Amino acid sequence: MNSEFIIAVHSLVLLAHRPDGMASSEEIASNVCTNPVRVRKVMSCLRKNGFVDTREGSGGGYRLSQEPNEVTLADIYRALTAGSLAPSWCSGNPESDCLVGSNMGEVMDAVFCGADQQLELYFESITIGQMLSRLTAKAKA
Amino acid sequence: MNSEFIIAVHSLVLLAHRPDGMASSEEIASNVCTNPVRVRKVMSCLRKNGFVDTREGSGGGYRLSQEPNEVTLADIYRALTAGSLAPSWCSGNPESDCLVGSNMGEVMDAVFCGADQQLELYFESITIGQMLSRLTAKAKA
DNA sequence: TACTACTGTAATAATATCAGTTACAGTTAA
DNA sequence: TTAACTGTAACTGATATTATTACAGTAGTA
Repeated sequence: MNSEFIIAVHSLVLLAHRPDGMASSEEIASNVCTNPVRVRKVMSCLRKNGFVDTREGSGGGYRLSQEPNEVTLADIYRALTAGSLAPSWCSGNPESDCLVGSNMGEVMDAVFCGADQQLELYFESITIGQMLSRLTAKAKA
Repeated sequence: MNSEFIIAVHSLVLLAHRPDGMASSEEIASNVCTNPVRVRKVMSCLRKNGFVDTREGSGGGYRLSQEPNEVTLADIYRALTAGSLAPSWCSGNPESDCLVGSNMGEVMDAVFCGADQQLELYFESITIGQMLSRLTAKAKA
């Protein structure tokens, strides 16, 4: 799993938590514990997918452009991590004259594709708003 | 996802496909397209978990010790890959005085733990025997 | 017994991936 | 015009992954 997914989710939750709904890459980076450039790269992608609005220039930053309860982790997953389950490493060799060796690559791909869908289904059930609720619940405990 | 999982599945399917149910690390490695040492390491783990029997010495190798239709990918996943979904990278910082930054690590862990279970559930539905069926189906097509 | 063909495992090297940093152009508010 | 931002590219360093080498232990067989 890509850690950019984590950064994206964390960033959106942080924006949802802010009273004014805004934060700069530096503020986000310090909260997430990474560097601003990495945050900007992720946010840039989120902007292209319509999850946030960007304001460049002084006093700028990022702002949620959707309701926290309408954005699911699956949306984020699809936007920047989908298909990452299967390792780049590939088993077997299509040229092989063995039934197993020659077809395992494709069959394994199909297995991972299914796994990815399963994962997406799970992420579908969690929204940014819920993440925020879980955080406050945790903080109270 | 760990590529050892792929090697393990591929190896077991290959064993299931062999008429005599046996193969050496070198034979498996050539079929999988990797090197024998890697295969031996994975198989060693599968042996410790009761999936295969080993015979050392001349003429030795590996043999399935369970019915192909009774071994699921989830069994293999649990044995050598479970919990690999969450990236080692961790978001936030427990020392932070922000609600979000201080608790995100834990909440995210819980999310990934759930994702892992979901994945396991999916793998539960696929057996080594089914993998072999898929391969033969693919070969016919 | 000696030889050959295996497994088991550690250590190392080569390579690929990931994360952090620096640099700088473009944008906007004051 | 300056200061505070985003957007990107390029580079560096760290970490993880895969392959290789080496060798001890085991078992079948001549």
